[in-house]
Amino acid sequence: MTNSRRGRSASAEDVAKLAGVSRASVSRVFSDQGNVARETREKILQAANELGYQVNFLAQGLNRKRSQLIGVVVARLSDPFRSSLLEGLLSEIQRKGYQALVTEVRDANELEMTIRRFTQFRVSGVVVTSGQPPADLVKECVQHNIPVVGINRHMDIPYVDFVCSDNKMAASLVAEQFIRCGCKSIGWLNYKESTWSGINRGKVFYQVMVEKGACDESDLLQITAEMDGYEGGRQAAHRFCEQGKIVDGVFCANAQLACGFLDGMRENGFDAPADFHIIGFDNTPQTAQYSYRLTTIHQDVLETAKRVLSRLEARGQDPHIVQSIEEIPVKLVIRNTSPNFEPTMIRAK
Amino acid sequence: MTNSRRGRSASAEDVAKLAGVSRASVSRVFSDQGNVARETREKILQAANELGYQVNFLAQGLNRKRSQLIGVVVARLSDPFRSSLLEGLLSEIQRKGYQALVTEVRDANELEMTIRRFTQFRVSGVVVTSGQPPADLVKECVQHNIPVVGINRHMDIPYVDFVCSDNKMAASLVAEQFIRCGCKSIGWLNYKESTWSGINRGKVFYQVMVEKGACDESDLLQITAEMDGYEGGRQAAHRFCEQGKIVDGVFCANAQLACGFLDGMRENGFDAPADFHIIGFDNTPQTAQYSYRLTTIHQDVLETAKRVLSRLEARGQDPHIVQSIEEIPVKLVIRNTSPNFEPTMIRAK
DNA sequence: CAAAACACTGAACACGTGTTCATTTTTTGA
DNA sequence: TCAAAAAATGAACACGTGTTCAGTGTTTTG
Repeated sequence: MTNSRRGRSASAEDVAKLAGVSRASVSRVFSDQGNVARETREKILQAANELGYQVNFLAQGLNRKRSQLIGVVVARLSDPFRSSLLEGLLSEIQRKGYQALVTEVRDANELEMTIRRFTQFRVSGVVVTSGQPPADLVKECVQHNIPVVGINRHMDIPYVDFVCSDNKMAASLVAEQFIRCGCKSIGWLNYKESTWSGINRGKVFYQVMVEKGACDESDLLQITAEMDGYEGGRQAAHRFCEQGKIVDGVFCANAQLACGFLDGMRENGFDAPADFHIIGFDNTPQTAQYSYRLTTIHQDVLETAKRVLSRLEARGQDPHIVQSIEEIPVKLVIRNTSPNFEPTMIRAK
Repeated sequence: MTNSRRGRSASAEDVAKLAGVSRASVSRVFSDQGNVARETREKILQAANELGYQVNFLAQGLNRKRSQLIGVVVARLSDPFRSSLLEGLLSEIQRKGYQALVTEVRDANELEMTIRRFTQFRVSGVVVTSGQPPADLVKECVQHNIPVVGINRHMDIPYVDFVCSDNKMAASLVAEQFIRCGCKSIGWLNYKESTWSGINRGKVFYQVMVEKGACDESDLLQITAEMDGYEGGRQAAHRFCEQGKIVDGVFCANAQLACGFLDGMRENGFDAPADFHIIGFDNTPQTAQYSYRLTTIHQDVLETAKRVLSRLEARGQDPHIVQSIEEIPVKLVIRNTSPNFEPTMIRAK
């Protein structure tokens, strides 16, 4: 009786009627726009409270031609780093008053369908955490004035911004650590069909190593995993040992590979840091655990998320600003698998 | 020129004009409702294709009083099981043609705000993967005819359905395994301020153990972790050893606690299965890895997700069906920390 | 062959909001 | 005190869809 006629939720019309004002004023109060006298505002708020009124976001979005939704494209959430990145994004999206529309995507075709559906919801922005945004789809977004931001990759697509962990900085930190520890023959472990960021990390790492004179071309050993993830790293280690190869230090494209490789080496009787140093990427919780204590590059997901939203809002304001590519600083977290040993202590075995 | 006037996306009106029919027919084609001649349908589809027309979901939802969104409440995605559960839900939600509106929630207050926002988007359903749905908020959903389903808990809220892993079955499987292995003094490890499902698992486990005569009251040892997650389990193990206690077999409320406890015991010189058996809950990827090889209860997240959506749709059709509480069968995955040993092999040390 | 059933179409309304524009009321400045 | 400026208000339109209802032409039925 006191509220919502016939189960339907109250509309601004109902509130206006009860408060004895026009619907326009109600709209003004709830969209915080235009002027409204303090007295009538209070009347309206009280009536709204009594009726349990809440703005209908669908109608609001229809009118404004823009919803307060943000589309997020994710993939392989089973990877701990991916899920922690999503966690950061969600946190920041909500803090800014938006709502996340999350879609998991497997192949490029699904990505196309997904982004198309995002536009149908008139999202305020699209965040692509994985996979390469197809050029024509992005063009469609630009036509609709929907900002697009990609994470941990950068490419030359006009009007699409990118936020990426600073792979060059990561490479430098790792190279310096290896040099400091006296590592001579260095390995780079990556998945055969890696992501853009994986490939880029390897490329930059190689450049930096040569730059610093830490190794000749022949010294940098490419270790290729046939599978991704923990199991891929482990099998790579087994193959590595079978072939009788040897390394001082290994840098891995991600945490999963690193843990797997370390365990695989252990199964073959080698351990870090006694026999070799190993450094991972992505400071996932697992790498900190007792069984691993992995020295690792730490990506700041919260800072990443903040930059992403900041870019979205900037381009939402003015769609024609120049493309921005931001690099987020990383840290080297020193743990057991590459401690601050004296050079002489390495290869003690 | 060929499409969308002035950057605005094409509307059904535009399509109708180009195809030389009324807007009503366009709507009929795209909502797959009512009759429309094959010939005109084709004209319309061609015109739509030419203009790149796509239904505006906001307008559609406004009219239908229901969007094709489904609200998902999550918490602590850093827990691998939580993220794999979300993965399953996303997959199923998309397969059914919906879109997931994901919100991470920390305290009960946030949960309230969140569900309220869900109703503002006129979602087709709400999935609560964590936290207790506040009774009055749920009442609000029921008033709006929005179905609500909770996961891994069940409570007596009218018109709210629950889907829960079969904790009784899990307890039986574990109890039988411990009995088969000749374990005598059993421990139950849980976080001090555990979730509903954690507490329930412990309660049911205790019941089953007594039922089967596997242990007296005095034999079941409650091990309480002061923190949640890996570190909590590890510290619990240290305290446990300090107090000089001893157990045959330990059952853990979740995988994180289990891994932590195992590592903690290892730091104290005890290992499984040589010194004790340990069985975890949630078959997360980590538990399968070389360093753990944890025997564990496996929850079927995909089946859970399927049931959830099935319940959502059922109650969407008829809001007044009786409350349904479904139990999803679980499996015991035998690995190294509680293998199929002969009874005599246990406690060999 | 008339009548009834059927397939198809378009005009008009409803959904709930934001916003413009003209109008009324209040405040300001001398 | 009065003109001018500022603030507050309400009527009306637009956003893009689904759906009802009446109307037209076409096929089936008895």
